[in-house]
Amino acid sequence: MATETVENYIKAIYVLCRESPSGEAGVVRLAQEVDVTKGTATSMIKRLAKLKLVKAPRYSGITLTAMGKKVALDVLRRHRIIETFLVSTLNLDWADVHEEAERLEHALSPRTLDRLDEFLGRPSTDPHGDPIPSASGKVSELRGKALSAYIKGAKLEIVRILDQDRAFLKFVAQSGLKPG
Amino acid sequence: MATETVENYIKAIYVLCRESPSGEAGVVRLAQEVDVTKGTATSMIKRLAKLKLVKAPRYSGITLTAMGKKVALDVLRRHRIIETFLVSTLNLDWADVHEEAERLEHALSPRTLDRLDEFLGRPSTDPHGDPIPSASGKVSELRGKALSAYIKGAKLEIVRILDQDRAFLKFVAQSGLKPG
DNA sequence: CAATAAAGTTTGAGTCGTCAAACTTTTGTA
DNA sequence: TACAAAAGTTTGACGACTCAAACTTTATTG
Repeated sequence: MATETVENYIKAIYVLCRESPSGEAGVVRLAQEVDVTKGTATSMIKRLAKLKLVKAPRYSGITLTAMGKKVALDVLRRHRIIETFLVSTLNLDWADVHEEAERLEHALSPRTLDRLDEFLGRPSTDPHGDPIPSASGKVSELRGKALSAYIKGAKLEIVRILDQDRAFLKFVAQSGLKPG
Repeated sequence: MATETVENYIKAIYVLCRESPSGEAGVVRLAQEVDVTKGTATSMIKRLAKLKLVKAPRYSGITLTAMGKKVALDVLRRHRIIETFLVSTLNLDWADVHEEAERLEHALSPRTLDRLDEFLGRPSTDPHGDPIPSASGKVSELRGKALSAYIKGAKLEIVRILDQDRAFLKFVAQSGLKPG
């Protein structure tokens, strides 16, 4: 089983690859994301490559292997189910929940995760509107477009909120905006 | 904050001190409990002593300091609240829950713990009948005596089950025995 | 009470994850 | 195109945690 640190790197790489137009992650951004120096990130990438979780040609972009993607979706599934639980069952603040899930996601056995999922009624998205990958590793395609793609005055439904920054989420929550 | 490993040692020492008539823990038993070699345990004890969490005179018994006890009760509180949740809300098997809580107990913020406690209705004991320490660090005194103290045929109520061994718990559960 | 078993300690080494700082390659642009 | 800035890599070191194996102290018991 991948260590907690490894899981965090993989998850970050997954997210960065989604965000980037090239579909590849870079060392500097990755280092930011997991909060280490770029040297540390580089050496970790080497370990991940040895574990066959990423492809990373020297001085070039990082991509996940099939195995890496599997790990990423697994972590993401755990993360999003936990967030859902924290918000909908424990009534924790929608904006605070990310960091908490960040820690809990590494401590949940498959059995417990499934029970939790069942308890929550097998939700398909988390409180931010992000899709929850299925146990078999499938993610439903993303609906919606960026807010900036719309003109002022247009009527629309919020589907998801990408930015995970606490201050921003706090602002959004206080404005009474949420998915749905 | 104490690291996860440190918390585990402290918890184990607490439990061993309870069990032992002398009120002190030994290196060999401790090493067994946290599943390391005795050399490793010894060097960890030194670190704990430096952190002022334990008192451990050379070649003699280990005891917790006031600070150490505080840490132990805190971990135990988290552990037992989680166990309660896993059994009473997620309907996980009473016997399987210990290991799961073992991992989760280190990943729960005070805020989330309190919400969970509230959600559960502020229980006073966990599924094994062990008392849950209060947030301020108090444990209610233990009721009951060892089963072996009774004669055959006596009528009695099970209050708690000390042995945490999976196989034993499984046996007990299958016999239809539980606290209450 | 002497021998030996058990408990406890020390030493030397290894892995994981990290940093700072020097270094190399790539990229953007004057 | 040349060169500075940005991106990426390497090196040497460290702290936390671990092991195996040699060693010392304490306890047991014949």
